Amino acid sequence: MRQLLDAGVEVFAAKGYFAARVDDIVKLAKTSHGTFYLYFSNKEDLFRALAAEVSDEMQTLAESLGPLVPGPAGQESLHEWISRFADLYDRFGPVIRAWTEAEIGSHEFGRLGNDVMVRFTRVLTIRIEQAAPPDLDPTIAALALVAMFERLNYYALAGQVRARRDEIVDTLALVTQRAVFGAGGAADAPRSLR
Amino acid sequence: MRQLLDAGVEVFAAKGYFAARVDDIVKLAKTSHGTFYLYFSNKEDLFRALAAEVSDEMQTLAESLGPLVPGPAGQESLHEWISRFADLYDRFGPVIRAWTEAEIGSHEFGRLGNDVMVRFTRVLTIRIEQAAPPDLDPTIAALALVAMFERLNYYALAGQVRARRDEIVDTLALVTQRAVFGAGGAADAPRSLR
Amino acid sequence: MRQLLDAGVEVFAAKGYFAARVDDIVKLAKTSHGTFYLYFSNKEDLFRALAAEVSDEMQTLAESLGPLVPGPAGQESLHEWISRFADLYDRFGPVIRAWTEAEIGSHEFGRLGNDVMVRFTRVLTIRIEQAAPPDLDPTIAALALVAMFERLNYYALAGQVRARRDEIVDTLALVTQRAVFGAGGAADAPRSLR
Amino acid sequence: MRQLLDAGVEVFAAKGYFAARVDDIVKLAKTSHGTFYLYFSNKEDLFRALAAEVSDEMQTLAESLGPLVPGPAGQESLHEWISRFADLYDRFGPVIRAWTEAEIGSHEFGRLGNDVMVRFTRVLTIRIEQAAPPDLDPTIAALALVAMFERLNYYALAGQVRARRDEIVDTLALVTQRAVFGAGGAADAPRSLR
DNA sequence: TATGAATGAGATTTCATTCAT
DNA sequence: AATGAATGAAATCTCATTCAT
Repeated sequence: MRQLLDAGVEVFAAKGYFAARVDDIVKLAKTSHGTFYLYFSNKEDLFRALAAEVSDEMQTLAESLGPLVPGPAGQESLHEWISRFADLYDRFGPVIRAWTEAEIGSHEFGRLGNDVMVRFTRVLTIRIEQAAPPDLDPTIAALALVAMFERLNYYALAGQVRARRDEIVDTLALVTQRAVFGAGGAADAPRSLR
Repeated sequence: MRQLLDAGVEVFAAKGYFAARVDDIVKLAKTSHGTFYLYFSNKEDLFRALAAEVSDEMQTLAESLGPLVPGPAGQESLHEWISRFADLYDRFGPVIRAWTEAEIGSHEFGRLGNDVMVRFTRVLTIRIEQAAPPDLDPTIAALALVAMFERLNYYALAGQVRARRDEIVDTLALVTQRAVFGAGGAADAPRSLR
Repeated sequence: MRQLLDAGVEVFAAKGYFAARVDDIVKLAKTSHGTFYLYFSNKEDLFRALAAEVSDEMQTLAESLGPLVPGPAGQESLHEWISRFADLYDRFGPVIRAWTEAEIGSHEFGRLGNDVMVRFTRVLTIRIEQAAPPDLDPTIAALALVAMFERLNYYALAGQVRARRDEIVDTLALVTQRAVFGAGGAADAPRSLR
Repeated sequence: MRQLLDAGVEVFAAKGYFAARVDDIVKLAKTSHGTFYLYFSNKEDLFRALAAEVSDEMQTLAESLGPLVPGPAGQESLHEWISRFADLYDRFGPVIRAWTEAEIGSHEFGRLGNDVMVRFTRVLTIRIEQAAPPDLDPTIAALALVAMFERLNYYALAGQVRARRDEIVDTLALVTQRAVFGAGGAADAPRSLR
């Protein structure tokens, strides 16, 4: 069963949700069709199990976001959090990708994907409200930033970004910090010492 | 043929690339399977035609981005440009969504999708370089911001965002302006001069 | 489509409902699986179509039963009607057999089969009531006689009866006539002339 | 093993021979697939064992049919015998039903089912010959009456007959008596002497 | 040009049966 | 004796594509 889940991750990663064949999965897991249907009632069922695993890890990560604070300390902790987001995306990105795909036309998956995103957004919204940046709607800004995190990591995973991993995390942390605190709160704060 | 293309947009929007059936498209277009294959050699071919249309419009939009300038004037023109991006997404978002889906496991589509994104990123990269913000890698920042534009509009289109359209555009413009110029260059800067 | 229905009759006859394979039917009809599913959504659907045809013919036959009258004339017309019942059974017996089989565990078919039987029983009940035989419950007697008609023809079709067709019809008519009118009304009435 | 046989009766009753799954049987018997194949070599084998049990009881019942005699006494003993037939059908009807189904396309079962019916028919044939009714072919009449017994009980078991059990037995006995002896020999004859 | 019935390759799914424990 | 996870052959069903009209 673990083998089937693992094979699922790999096949969904390579072919996407729809193009993935049950046959591909069982071949990779070195089992039979019969065994597949012993544990899962169909492809969607296996995917749901995978998605639930991811969803759990995502929830944990979302809740670990601490308060946003200006200056280098805040930048540092934000950097650390985004870095963990990127780690998770590395591991489960293929599933998340397939998820996005499966969402279309499936309310079931739409809700699941939505839940995860909403969780991230909710936490970030609270942190933005606490930081009380001028002129920034906390909810929409949180959505925009979560969208940015997710999509840039997606691009990176898909090999469409020619950049080192830490450069990507740096940039995401910097844009976020600046969006919330303006230049004064971001890493370039030292400039104010000039 | 126009009817087939239009039906294609609708069906791909509703079901995604893989789940869309030729039968759905011809039924919606009120023609026959025979006619479909008269104009397109297969499902992929119709999709490519659709994608090319979108790509053209996207290219035109990308190139219309003017220099990034600090202060209210820059904010204003950025707002206007992002607004047009959102308009385009409203019209072609479904195709772009399906596109992303078809990309997985298809180098053909991967290249197409990549091209469009690269075009946007290239123009924005140049504009960021010209604005020369400290500590911001122009290429990665451009990618991050394009990712944010794309994904937030995607969420909005999918009905996952409870916000007015102009609020979304406002937020995207503000985050972008601040990312490039810091708080001093954003729209709220003038307020400090009051 | 006609070919599929005809092939269906033959395959259901040979193998019964459950053992019949869609593959058997399409091979016999010299078409493809695709064609089968173009006209019918599954095996049950084709069977339903067949059953509806039979049901219609049965209804017509049921309603053609005239009043039961004692003596040779009544015996004659009853004989004629049972003979037509046997003809119908010859033609559609295989479907009726499969029907009986499909009934088990399927309310759908149960109802259909029941309908046909009920129709026969209703008509015969009315005729028995009109003949007003002493001590015979018209409804139950009608059911018993219909059961006998059906089952004996079934046995005959299954090759379990070594008897000429007219001998079978004779016996059924005689038993029916006697059940309703006693010996006095049946074909042996002439005995009373002795 | 007894549990498997009992579970078999229930499952075959509910689903019929073909639709019954070994899994249904072992689940109901609260054992495992392994155990099933320890006692029976396959589904057919279990069914054959069940059928043999039924066949034995049927044989015993068939042989207990005494001579057919006219008048109330004959009517009485016939009534009693048919009543025992109905009892047996109550207990084993489901198996007999499944049997009939399995017969189609299976010579093995065909022979078994045929044997049971033939036994009944043979005994009844002898009794009819002894009663020597005019104009009635003993063999065919016996078949017709056995068909009636079987099928009406089947209908009753399937819940398609709205009648008390003794009304059904009454009617079957009456029709049989009249078929053999005419009205003069049936139970209502004595009434005319009053 | 336009049609749509027909196709069949390939996918999904079921379930009787086996076998290592 | 008993188990039940694993199997795979055989069934069902789908849908992109063709082709005679």
